[in-house]
Amino acid sequence: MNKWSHKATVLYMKFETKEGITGVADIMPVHVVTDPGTQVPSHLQRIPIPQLNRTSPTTDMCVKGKVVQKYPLVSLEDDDYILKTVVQEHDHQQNLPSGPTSINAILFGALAKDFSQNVNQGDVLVLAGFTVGRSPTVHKDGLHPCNLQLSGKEACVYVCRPPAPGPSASANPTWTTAASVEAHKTKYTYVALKDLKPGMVVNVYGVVTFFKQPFRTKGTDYCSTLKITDQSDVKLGCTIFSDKLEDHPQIYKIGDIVRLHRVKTQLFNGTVNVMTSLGFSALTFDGAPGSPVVPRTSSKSFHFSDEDRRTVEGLRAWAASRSVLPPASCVRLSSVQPRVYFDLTCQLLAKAAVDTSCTLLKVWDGTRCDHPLLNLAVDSETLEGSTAVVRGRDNLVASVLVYDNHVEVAQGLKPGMYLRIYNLHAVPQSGAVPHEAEAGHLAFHLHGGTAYGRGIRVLPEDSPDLQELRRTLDSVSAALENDPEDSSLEEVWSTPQESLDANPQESITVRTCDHKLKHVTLARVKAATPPQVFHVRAQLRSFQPERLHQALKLHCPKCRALRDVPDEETIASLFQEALNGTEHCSEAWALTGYLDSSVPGRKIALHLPGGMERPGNELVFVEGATLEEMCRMSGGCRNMVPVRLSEGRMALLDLSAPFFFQGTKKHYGCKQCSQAGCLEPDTEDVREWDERKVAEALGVQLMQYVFLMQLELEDETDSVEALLWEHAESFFRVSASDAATSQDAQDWIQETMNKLHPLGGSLAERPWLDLCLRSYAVEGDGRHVVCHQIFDTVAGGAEL
DNA sequence: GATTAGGCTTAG
Repeated sequence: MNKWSHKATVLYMKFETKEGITGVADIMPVHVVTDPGTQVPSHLQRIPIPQLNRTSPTTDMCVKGKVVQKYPLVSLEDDDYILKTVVQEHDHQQNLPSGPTSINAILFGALAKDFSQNVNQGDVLVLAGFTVGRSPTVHKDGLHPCNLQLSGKEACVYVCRPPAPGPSASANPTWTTAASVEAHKTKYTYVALKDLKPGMVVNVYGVVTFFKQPFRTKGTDYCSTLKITDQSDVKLGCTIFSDKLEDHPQIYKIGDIVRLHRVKTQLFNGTVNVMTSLGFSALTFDGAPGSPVVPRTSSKSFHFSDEDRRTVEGLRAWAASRSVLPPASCVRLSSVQPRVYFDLTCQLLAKAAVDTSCTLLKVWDGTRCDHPLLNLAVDSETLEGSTAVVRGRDNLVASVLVYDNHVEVAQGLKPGMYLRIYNLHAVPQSGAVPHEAEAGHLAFHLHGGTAYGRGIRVLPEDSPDLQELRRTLDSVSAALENDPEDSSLEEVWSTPQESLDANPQESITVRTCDHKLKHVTLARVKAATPPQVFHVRAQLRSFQPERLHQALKLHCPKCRALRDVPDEETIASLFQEALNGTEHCSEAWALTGYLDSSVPGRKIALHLPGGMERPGNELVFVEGATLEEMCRMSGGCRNMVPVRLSEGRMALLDLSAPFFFQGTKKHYGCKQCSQAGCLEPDTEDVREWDERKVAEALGVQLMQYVFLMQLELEDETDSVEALLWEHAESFFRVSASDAATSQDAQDWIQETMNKLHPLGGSLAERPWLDLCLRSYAVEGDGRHVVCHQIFDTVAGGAEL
């Protein structure tokens, strides 16, 4: 039972306290030991933390664990102290009983003070002479239902600190100071979010999926709330407390990447989240793949390595490919619709306190709002800054009313600053007298509270998030300066007025094109001669196919053939058909081995091109397997080509079946454009196989996964059938090949369609879509047919 | 003794 029974001798170490006083440990309750095997009393029996309960015997018992959390020393009266720490079961060599592995330990008196000075987070301890009490915080921290209480002269803590290796190890290995332990902690490790358990203090990386700017709490600190995710596909809530705003992560938008050091995990509502702990620090990075990896931090010194750079780039690529991030809701003034909530990146021109709970900000982003903007007049006495730059032009300056908790932030703003205002509400002025003329004019409200991330962030002038805004403002300011009457400015601001006012609905899609076109009615679209480009605002009456998996097709880029993705049953029967006879291929270019199949007597042949001389070559030709066997094998060995024997030679299966299995991905070839016949692949120079290289080596024309849907659009004038085809992937922000294998991607598309076309919703409840349409003519039955296709449009406005 | 908040629209 006792793991440390080698020697009964207890060696008491000299140690140095932080004050530099050298003392002798045998009169102090915290003992620093280098070898617990010889230096911890052998009569102590170790009890695993999960096994502890209120009735556990404590005499001659001990607990061994790692300090995962150390709280500050609390001074009481009369030189008395108290200190809390969290200890996690450490290095147990037997199977642990189930139960919480982390426990609170409360230390009293001199032991608390001594512990505070001599024990660091990460140290491994042996605790003895404790009593077991009920933990009053079990529901809050999710740790062990008991706690350990250490007081009086029985209580004792051994700190196990093996001498540090290497040249910087202490010259006197019998004692170790806190400083020399720290010196060896230069390498940080990061825990995957799925591996977090309550009671740990960890470092994590993640992509931000939700955030609130720091806001004042009822306590002494500001609080930031964020949600992050990583490749392990877990979402983690993070709560950052700090009274210093600069210590909070500087998050500008969803998709930013954060690195958090020293956060502690805890259980809340049955899930793990993290919170700042002692020594917390944060770095933030832009989330765009390819942008410079420059951390945003106020810290003067921080650890940042090539590995960190790779981690950031990995998270960027992962987030971009997965389209798992909720869409950003950044909107320019020119495309703000009444009643939407949106994020505005802008420059502050002027501000004025309205009353104690409201401040007015005058901002612009260089674009002109489609809808008339309310121009809230302010006494020039109270107005700080000026809106003169717009020279009387209408609808360039937005009035933003900032309420309640945001007033404090607004007070610190100076005209000229660049801001991002989150969850701004576009509120049409009601039509009541005496301002009848301004009915419908938009004012922007930043409501009180922090729901949906409401808040204001000052963006640094050199921020990449500002480049576009600054370019626009520069060109508009210059144009206004030179010729305030220049009508070409209309082009810059765009002036689509026609149908908008008649139809002031918010939009659930966003156009990404650069056209400065007015919106037109669907009746106009139908009457126009192709080819043309239109901007329309319409509702979705219906769409085809309703079963969304049927919207996924295979497309040959060469002959433009389009076919359905075969279902599992069809593929399985093609594999079944290929299981003919017991004879197997034998090709000079491949080494052949055999596996037993699920059916006695049937063998699966594995043909390895280049044989054993090419151990790095991962392309395997598989013969005699069912679809199920194939899928099982390709899960482990990534690159597999199913083959069969045909006229004595190795050949591909019917190209209705996938010709290449890459993990869970299946790749198809075009029947029309691929070379049939026996296989003699040239595998010589290929080190890494992908679907293109395999297709090339096998003479197969690769087919692409694509989306094809037909949407029936309608407005008050007409209806038009429009295809989602060439720009369908960017419309959904999901690649078709991802949709072929990822349930998440499929769910995302389903959700998107549900939002565009709510089930059972009446026409009035259906959202409006702002779309860029192209018309074109195609030959059909010897005559021209006009088609419409949706281009440059992304689903997911501020509402999605 | 270990604070705060713990996203999920104001209602101006």
